[in-house]
Amino acid sequence: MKIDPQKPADLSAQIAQAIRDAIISGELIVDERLPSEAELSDHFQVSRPTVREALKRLAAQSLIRTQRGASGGAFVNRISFEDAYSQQITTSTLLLSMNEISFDTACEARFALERACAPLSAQRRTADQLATMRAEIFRQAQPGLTDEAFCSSDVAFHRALVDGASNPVLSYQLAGAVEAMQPLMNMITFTARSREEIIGLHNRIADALEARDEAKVDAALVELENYTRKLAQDVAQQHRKPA
Amino acid sequence: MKIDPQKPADLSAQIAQAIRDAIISGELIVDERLPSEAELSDHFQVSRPTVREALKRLAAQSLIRTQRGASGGAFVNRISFEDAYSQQITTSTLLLSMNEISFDTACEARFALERACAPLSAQRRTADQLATMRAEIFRQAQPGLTDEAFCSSDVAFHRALVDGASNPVLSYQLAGAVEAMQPLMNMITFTARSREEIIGLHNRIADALEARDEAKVDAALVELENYTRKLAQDVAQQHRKPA
DNA sequence: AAATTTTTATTTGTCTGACATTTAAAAGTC
DNA sequence: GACTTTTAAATGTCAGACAAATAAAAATTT
Repeated sequence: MKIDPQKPADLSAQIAQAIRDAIISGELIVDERLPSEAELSDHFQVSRPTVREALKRLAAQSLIRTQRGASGGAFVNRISFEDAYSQQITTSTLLLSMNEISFDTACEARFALERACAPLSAQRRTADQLATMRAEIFRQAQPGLTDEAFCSSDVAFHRALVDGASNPVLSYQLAGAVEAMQPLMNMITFTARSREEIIGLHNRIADALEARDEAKVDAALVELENYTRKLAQDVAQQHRKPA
Repeated sequence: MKIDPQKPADLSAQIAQAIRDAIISGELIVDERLPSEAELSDHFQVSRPTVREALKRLAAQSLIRTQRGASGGAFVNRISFEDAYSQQITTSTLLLSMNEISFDTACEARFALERACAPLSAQRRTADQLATMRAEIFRQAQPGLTDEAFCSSDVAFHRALVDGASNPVLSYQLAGAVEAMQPLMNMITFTARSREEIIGLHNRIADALEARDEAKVDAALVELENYTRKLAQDVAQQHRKPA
């Protein structure tokens, strides 16, 4: 790694990219220690603060971790699924909130991906995951629940469904799609009637998963998608003519 | 925003988190200018380098952009799909390469998600997207092609399929799944026979999309998934007994 | 008066040098 | 040999300075 033309833009961004490339290409491997900040600043012929800015950029992406003290330093970090989850959720949430994505578009994407998990989940879901889903359904039926808590439980229910596929890569990819929808869902006021409807569909999904019936899971998800979109449409219409 | 107990960890990480929270919560809105570095360091009672490290962390996540000069500063950035794509691809690629994900697991996730796009793509694909796919198939049939170039064209083909769904959220979510597979696929040596087989399946997919036949697209994707996994198995076996 | 040029002030980008804090290893002590 | 103390290396933080870019204000010219 480690060349650096001083022509175009921020040195710290260039240095971060050089190190990033070295990590992606495998030139630097997991848990390998990077040179110290002093050595890096010497190597790139820049000051230590500039090197530090570069390292902080990489730390923000979980590409490195740092440790203080003797034999400390910056180490190439093994990106955990947890790290990747939270990054993806942050990015997805902001992407949706900042780009005027229609509710329908987001909803379509979310359910399309979730339906992709459903057959696998029907085959592989554990008793534990099923119990989680039942517990969330129970919570959703509590009378005093706020809309936010209802949505939050909804997310937990659907995550359990996704995790049922027992494929961590799928769970990771879906994390963004499922969680990023929550702020949009939070804008919907759920009437007692609509909650009842949703809980009914959740129960159908759980029942179908218990029976390991792929087709029924899919059918219930399709109905849930349609119902969700209808609810959002109603909200949009009420906003248009409030009186 | 902007409280900051000096008890636990890195100040720059804490400050970055405080500003990040303000952006996510909507306290800071798109294109809004943050206080200058001098003002921030005054506000948080830290030095300017520390503030700068925090800002670089946010810049690495595309949450802010900076501009030099009078009336410059740091501005809340509207995260573009392009930004989100490249971040997701980087994270997904490293996640897969660093965590001993089996080829089967990654492959299953990728095709499950891709099959989720297929019905939408069959309905909505444009002539242009179909032409892109045909062009990539043509490239794949060129005799002198390296394995890397073949895989790269394969990615382009599948991205066109995904983009055919005309749902930017889906395209974004799938970017990671499709692109992150490439390094794994690059490890497979494609014989003339296997390329022929894959190209045949690609043609079947393109034909089915042209006919807007959802079922046939799905069937071809399933076959492609099975064939891909079989190829990977063969490679793994050859590695085990090389003589 | 309008257009152009020059100046100025603000802000980020970078550098230097220093001190604080943490931490593992080396040295010393019991 | 086990424990304590010292030491050295590394990151974390600070202060102050200058460079470079840039937009607005001021001055000049047309």
